[in-house]
Amino acid sequence: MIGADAIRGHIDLILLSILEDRPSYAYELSKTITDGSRGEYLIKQTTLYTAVKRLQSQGLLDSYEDVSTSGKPRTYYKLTAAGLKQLDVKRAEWRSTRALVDRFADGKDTS
Amino acid sequence: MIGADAIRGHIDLILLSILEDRPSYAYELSKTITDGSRGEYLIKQTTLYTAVKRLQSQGLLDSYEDVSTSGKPRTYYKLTAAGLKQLDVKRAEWRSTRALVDRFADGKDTS
DNA sequence: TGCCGTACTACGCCTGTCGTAGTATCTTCT
DNA sequence: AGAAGATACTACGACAGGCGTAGTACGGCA
Repeated sequence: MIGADAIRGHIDLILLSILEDRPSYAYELSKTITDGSRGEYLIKQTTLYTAVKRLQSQGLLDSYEDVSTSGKPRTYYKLTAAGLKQLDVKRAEWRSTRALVDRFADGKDTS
Repeated sequence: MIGADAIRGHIDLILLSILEDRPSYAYELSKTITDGSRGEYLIKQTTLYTAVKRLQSQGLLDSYEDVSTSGKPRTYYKLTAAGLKQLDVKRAEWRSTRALVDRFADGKDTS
């Protein structure tokens, strides 16, 4: 099971990555993540909505309403140019973090 | 550069891993981490002292004073049996987290 | 009519990291 | 002897992100 602290700071990367492929909406995003984690991580609605709004407020995401489907109109989110750029930054940071943790977690020396 | 949020939740794993090899004290631990990160992550003293105390209060670390060295006596920390067990748990969680983030960050499908 | 799934919002708690700052001891250099 | 620097540690509060809990609202379907 993946805890909140373990995933913290990487959710933005996950969201940005998913949205790189295609626009999506909050509910679908949560399902995508839950499905993709094979039951090891269940993202909370609050966490997700907070995250997308944060990303949007940072100019990394654009949103638009989809009125074509029946039911309540969905708010779709898509990457902005800045979001794409930030995705690169986040990916680089992830690689660094992964390398650092791996270096110690494996019990290897730093030499 | 590795930010606080990126490393959050993995510091325990790093500390436990280092202490698996041999006992150490806070100041040395911070240097070990800083050196091992190749300048990409500088752990703050407060963060470190808070972390070791938390781990100790959870029974994962034991501490003892070293009076043999000159200077202020150092508080050494060593893994307990519970700490070793927790290290396994943390390692497993790290592998899960890494797999999850990689799965999305690489833009790969979940199939 | 009532339940289920979808879509979203509000409020406040908790934890962990960090910023800042201070204390104290010992070594080394001059 | 005095000062600087490395070592060793503590205290206090700020802040952000994830989470728990709860509630609203709409459509479809039986």
